[in-house]
Amino acid sequence: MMQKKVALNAQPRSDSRLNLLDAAALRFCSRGYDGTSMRDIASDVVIKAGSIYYHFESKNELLIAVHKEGIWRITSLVSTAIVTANTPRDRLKTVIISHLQEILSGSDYAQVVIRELPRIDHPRRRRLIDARNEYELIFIKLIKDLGIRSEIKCDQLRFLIMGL
Amino acid sequence: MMQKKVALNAQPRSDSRLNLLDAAALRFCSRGYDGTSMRDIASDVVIKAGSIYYHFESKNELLIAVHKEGIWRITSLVSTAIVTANTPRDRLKTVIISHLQEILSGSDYAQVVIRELPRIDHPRRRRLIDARNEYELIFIKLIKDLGIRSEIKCDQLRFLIMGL
DNA sequence: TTTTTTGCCTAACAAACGTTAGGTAGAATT
DNA sequence: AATTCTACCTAACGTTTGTTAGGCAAAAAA
Repeated sequence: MMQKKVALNAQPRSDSRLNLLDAAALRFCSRGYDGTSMRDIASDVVIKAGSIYYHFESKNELLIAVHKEGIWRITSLVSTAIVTANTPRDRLKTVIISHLQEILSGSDYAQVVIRELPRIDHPRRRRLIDARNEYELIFIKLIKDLGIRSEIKCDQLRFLIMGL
Repeated sequence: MMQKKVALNAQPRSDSRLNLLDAAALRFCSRGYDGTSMRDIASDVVIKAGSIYYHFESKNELLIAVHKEGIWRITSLVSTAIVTANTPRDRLKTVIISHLQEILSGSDYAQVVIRELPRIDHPRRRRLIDARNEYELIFIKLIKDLGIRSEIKCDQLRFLIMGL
């Protein structure tokens, strides 16, 4: 029950988990985490609130899943953009552009990632910080490839990019 | 009861209404409107939740009061800054500076004004839009004094300033 | 065909929520 | 001295909240 015995052929028989994620992202984005009830999300995908717990073990875990999905999306977007450029400089440029595009596009997932961090309870927060750090690693590497000597300037540049 | 028979010498015998406003602003700012309970705010000023209703008739009205106070603060701040400059250009400059200073200072009131608008229920929202429009009037006048011919550019300039 | 698993439902739970009615000690007013 | 007003309290109300236990039909696996 709940825990999937994931073999190599693991495939969800329905896409309702993803629908739930979408609905949650939309609601968290427009009404906020605290302003959204499980019954709200459930009714959006036309199920009852209790049924959500078949897919996610708590409301907080649902928020975390949305957050993870958000980071995964921007990561894969940036990762595919990175191969279209050749020089280190162009790579950083295209990556920054696609990074900003996703954030400013108004994607529900991206908005949740940006704005709902404090609503996640402390114990579980670490995992998300880790996911974010992994994303930042892409930028760290790209900046290093730029060949700037000063280490301080590298950090400043990264903070500048992220700070948007 | 509740409604004060305000004569000309109206003076609150205690400052607990303002303390409530401060506490509410702080909590709304850090935890959000929906993430804050009346009991939270009450315990901050060391009273019981029910007692809040002596000063404010609902939670939503409390948010509105915080919002109004926020607009009043930035208005008076900008209004006192306006007289220190002489030319229209300098006036606009100093006003923009003090406007940004208040917003970026991280004042709880300013943050609430910016971020918690959607949490106010529609009927009462109009009043706040009015208060905001009155504040914007300051900028409209200042921009007009600048003597720019194109009306479109004036609006663009105002939107740019506000959009920070 | 029998058994197991999937994906949902119903119905309830305790806790937390905004809000109200009624009371009360002390200060201010008359 | 008697009255009124202020600024709170207690104790509850009805609702909404996140969450759980148990059940059940249809699909998949055996």
